Amino acid sequence: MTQRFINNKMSPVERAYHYILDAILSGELEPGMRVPTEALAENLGISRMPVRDALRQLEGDGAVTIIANRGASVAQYSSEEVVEIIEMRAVLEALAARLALPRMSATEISELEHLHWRMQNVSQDLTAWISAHDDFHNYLTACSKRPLLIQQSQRLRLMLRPYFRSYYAESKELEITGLEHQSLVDAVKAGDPEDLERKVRAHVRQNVETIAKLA
Amino acid sequence: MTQRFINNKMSPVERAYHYILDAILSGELEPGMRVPTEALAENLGISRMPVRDALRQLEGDGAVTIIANRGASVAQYSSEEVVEIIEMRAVLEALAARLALPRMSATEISELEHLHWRMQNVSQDLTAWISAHDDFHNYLTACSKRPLLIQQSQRLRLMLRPYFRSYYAESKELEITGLEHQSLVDAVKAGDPEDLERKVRAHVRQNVETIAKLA
DNA sequence: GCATCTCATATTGGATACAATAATACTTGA
DNA sequence: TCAAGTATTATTGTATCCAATATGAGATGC
Repeated sequence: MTQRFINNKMSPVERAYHYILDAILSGELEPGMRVPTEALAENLGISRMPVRDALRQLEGDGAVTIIANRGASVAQYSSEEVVEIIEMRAVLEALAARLALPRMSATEISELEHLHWRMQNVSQDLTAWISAHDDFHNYLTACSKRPLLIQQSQRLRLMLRPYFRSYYAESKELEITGLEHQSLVDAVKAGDPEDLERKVRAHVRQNVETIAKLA
Repeated sequence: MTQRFINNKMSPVERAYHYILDAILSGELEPGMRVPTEALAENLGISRMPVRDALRQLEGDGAVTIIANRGASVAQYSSEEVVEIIEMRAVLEALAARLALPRMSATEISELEHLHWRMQNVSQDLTAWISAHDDFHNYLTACSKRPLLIQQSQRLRLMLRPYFRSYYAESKELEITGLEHQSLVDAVKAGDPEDLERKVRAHVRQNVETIAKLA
């Protein structure tokens, strides 16, 4: 089992939360799979109570689905719902980018460029690329300095993760999307918020078509 | 204490959830107020466990904030965060409206008109007006038939509720916003999705300025 | 008189135990 | 052999109990 980011001084709820989340993000737990409370509790050496608690939090994040008396399973989204999530991500991250641009410092812009560079640098290693890609979008969104907007975007990206994993795995277009991101960096440097908003929205929304081709 | 929508055959978690939520929506519980687990449990004649569970769900909804070892309190948002939420609502509901328009039936359009009429009809009774106003926006959003989008919008509107209550209470511009909504109905009837999206976004976003004037 | 430290109290977090519900296997009748 | 009903098992939901942490009051020293 892979090493998880679990600290010994974390509280049981936190441990359970990150444990399950990491399992979902890593693809170990796939959409639709059941998440039995007891087994997890035993695995972590804690009682079912904090696990239950963590599951409720993950439900709020859209990562798991809980049905009364039938327990939790990894959230499963239909292709229509995946499209829906992408559309939401598109407008929210586009909004974040628009709000971010006017207050971005030179340092932040060069940091964004660095993240883009790193993304292209690991384009051969799928897992690393996904992570770097996430970092890029996370960073641009984070530059908005709007905590709730950042949180929502992260949630949506988290919901999509299991589906994008298989998508990217079968896609050979990593380089092309690399160019896509370059154009975003350019738009940032150009400094027009409205234009950046449109571009980010279109960029994220583009995934709808590519995913549609797969399904 | 006001009558709540609590059915006797509801499970304890559901009872607790709706009990707390209603208390927040009605304004009985104001932002920042603590929500002591034990007192509520006693009030409802159940144990603290289901209350705890309900609180975690409400945390996911953004209605309460839970801090480790310090319990739950009604979520409190700074004016910056309120603006943030409005901006998110604006883009999401605008998106929903755009997606809804092409698939709206004549029946749905006239239902929307009816809701608008009802809104104007109760413009003297603040509580009723807020409820009717919510119904109007909810309905337009719901016409998108996108479950996740609908859920997110509802969450955001819920987060704003406590702040809009005081806003509307001090505002004398109910009639003006009535005209505002008429223009939305007109845009729906015009049938241009892109235009409707812009109008809905502007309409929701408008609250930013009005709220800013108050603070 | 003020700050700080300690102790008491209230409230939350977690574990165990029991009850209720759902899923499954089995039996019984046709 | 199949269907339906029943019983068994597994899993979840709730309650109670104990531990840990935070809060506030009071005492003690400066």
